[in-house]
Formats: sequence, structure tokens, C-alpha cells
Amino acid sequence: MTVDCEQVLRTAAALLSRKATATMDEVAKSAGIGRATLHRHFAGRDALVKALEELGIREFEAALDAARLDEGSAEDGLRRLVARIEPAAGLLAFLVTENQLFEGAHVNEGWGRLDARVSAHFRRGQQQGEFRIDLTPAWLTEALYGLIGTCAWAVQDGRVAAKDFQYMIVELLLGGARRNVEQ
Amino acid sequence: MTVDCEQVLRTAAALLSRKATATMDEVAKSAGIGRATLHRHFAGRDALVKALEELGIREFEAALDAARLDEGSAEDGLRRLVARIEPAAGLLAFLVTENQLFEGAHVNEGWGRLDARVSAHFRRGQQQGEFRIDLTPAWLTEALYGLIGTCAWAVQDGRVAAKDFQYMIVELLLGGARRNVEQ
DNA sequence: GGTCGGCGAGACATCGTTGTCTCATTCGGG
DNA sequence: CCCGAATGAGACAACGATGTCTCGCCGACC
Repeated sequence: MTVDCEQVLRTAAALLSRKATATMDEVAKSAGIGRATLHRHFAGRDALVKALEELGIREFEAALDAARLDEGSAEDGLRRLVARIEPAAGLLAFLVTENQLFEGAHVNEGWGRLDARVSAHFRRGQQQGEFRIDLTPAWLTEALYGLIGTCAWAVQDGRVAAKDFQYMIVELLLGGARRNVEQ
Repeated sequence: MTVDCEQVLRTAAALLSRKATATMDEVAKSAGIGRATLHRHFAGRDALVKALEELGIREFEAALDAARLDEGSAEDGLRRLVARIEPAAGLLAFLVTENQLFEGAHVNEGWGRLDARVSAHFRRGQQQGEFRIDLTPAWLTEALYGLIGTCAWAVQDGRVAAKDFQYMIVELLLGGARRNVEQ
């Protein structure tokens, strides 16, 4: 009968990704538990969001590990990363926009680590001559986050087919919309 | 002594872009007016957001008109559009994420018109052989919105220089991160 | 100079959300 | 089979935000 905190968090992530202003009661109901039980596991809304943030950081970090970014070309590494991150795309979209609400109050240091790893990968691609050097690693990192969130929403709204998730993100981020005639 | 509604809206947009959960009182204070006066002009929070939405649609539509998308190459048209849209980027970022909160309740038909115009421009670029046909116009449209919002936030946080706003968006969207050796 | 309309400030009731509590129930282990 | 821990449901007060009101003030217009 014990509640699975991890499962509750995933359900909450799915709901809050679509409706960031959802009530604690709505979160509890969507997880199939009572509001009191939700409070027993997460002291309040802040604690819930914080737990969600840590879950997102864990999943992102796991995706980074699983993608083995330092193996092979930078491009292939990016493809593996997007593939591994797809299951957590909705959670990531929520957290990225949620972070905008924190007016510099305090940002989890985990984001710094993640940013550094992703940014370093883009920098490696630049140094190896794979990526353009006129787009800064910081911007490419932000753009990756933004495109993941945008595509996750587009899939939810039916504007992009779910099976095209990885392709649309990676192809746009790597190749852009311009058609290269020599290809 | 009459309040300039337009100016109030722009101030509100600047605040709400950064803090979507700002109080009506905060909005009023940031605009330098009293909460009562704010209520006299906008019946409530919903009315304020709706007015903001219509302002955003007007500005976006004006940017589309000014960009003269049908003149010259599709690429140049996109560059002009991003340039014209830059002043309203923060407002757009707010509205795009705010729209995620509307769980299909009702979407302003203005967004449909805007989507159609932007989407048609990408489609024209595809038909003229300028743009790739494996990235759907709908996705390119969403990606444009997403990158504009992401870049607006990145500029606010100092991760991207303000002067690079147009360049970063257009270059990434058109050319992607991959380095083309023949260039 | 007087009047009138709009504004700011504050008071007030209301509503929704939140956090805490109690109590009955149920599931699982001893 | 019994006991205890955990859960669900509901009640409750507290808090913040909201919407409405009044009052005093000031600037504009006549």
C-alpha cells in the first residue's frame, strides 16, 4: 500500500508540464492518491517542485552518461543525447520554464553541472571543426533546451508526430532549415 | 493625468515575461499606478492577460507586415521578420508559455492567422528550393517561436549578448550548428 | 477660481489554495 | 488472527490574491 514516490513524481511531472498552475489537489488526484498523502511525502508545493527538479537533473545526468558524449563524432553524440532525453522531455520543458520564474532566488547547482557538460560537448565539436564557431556553446546549449521543450509541446498538441521528435530537433539544430544544394 | 493603457500593457508585459506569477499589485506598482486604477482599465487578471495577448498578436502581425515576407528570398524575409520581432520578443516568450497553460479552453483565433502566415512563408521557401522539405513548416514555425523565446531569456540572463539576438536565432534556424566545409 | 473627472491609497469581504489535523479503513507482517 | 503502519477522506484555520468600495487629492477644463 506504500506510495511509490518516484511514480508520483512522474505523474506530477506529466501534469505540471501541461498545466504549471495545477493545484496540489489536482496533482494528488492525477497520481491517484489523497492530498494528505501527497503532503506526507512532499511537505508543500515548493518541496514538490524541488523534488521534481532533482528528478529532472538525475534523469538528464543519466541521459548524459548513457549518451557517452566523448565517444565518436560530436554530431553522433548529440543524436544519442537527444534520443536518451526524449522520455524526460516533458519534465525538462516544465523545469526550463519554471526556472524562468525563479528571479535569481537560488538555482540548483545541478543545472550548472549539466550546462557545463552540454556546453563542453558543443565546444569540443567546435574545436574538432564539426560545429560552427560563430554560435557560442552557451547559445547552442540554450537552443537545445528550448527546442526540446518546444518539440515536446508540439508533439503534445499534435503539431509534430511523436516519432519525429528526435529527427526534428537534431536535424534543425545541426543542419538548420536551409537546403544545401551540394547535398 | 489619464493613464496610458498601452504603456501599462508594455510594462506589464516586461514584468510578466520574467515573472509569470506576478501579482496584480506588482503589475500595478511596476507600471507606477495604483491597483484600483489597474482594475479600472482591466477588469481582472484574465482581462489583463487577454489584452496582453491581443497586444502581442497586433505586434506580431505588424512585424509580419513590415517584414514583407513575399519580397525577395525566403531567407531574407525570415531575417527581416526576426529583426522586426525583436522588440516584442519578451512579450512573445510570455504568451507562448502562457498558452501552454490554456488547456484547450479557447485559443485566440489571431494565433491561427499568425501561424498560417509564418507557416506559409516556410512552405514557400521549401517550394522555391531554399529550405529543406524534411522539416515540416509547422515544426519550423514552432521552432522559430521557441528560439525567439529561448534567446529572449538567454539575453535577459546574460548568456547571450543582446546585440547577437537576431544573428543567433537566424543563423541557427537557417544554417544549424554543423559546419559546412565548403563554406 | 470653481467644478468635475480621474487617480492613489487604503479598507473590506470573498474566494481559492494551502497546511494541518483527526478519524475510519485497509493492507501487510508477525 | 491480531496489531500496527500507512492511506483516504474530510474538517478546519490561515494565508494570499482578488474584486469592490470609499475617500481624499490633484490636475484639467470651463
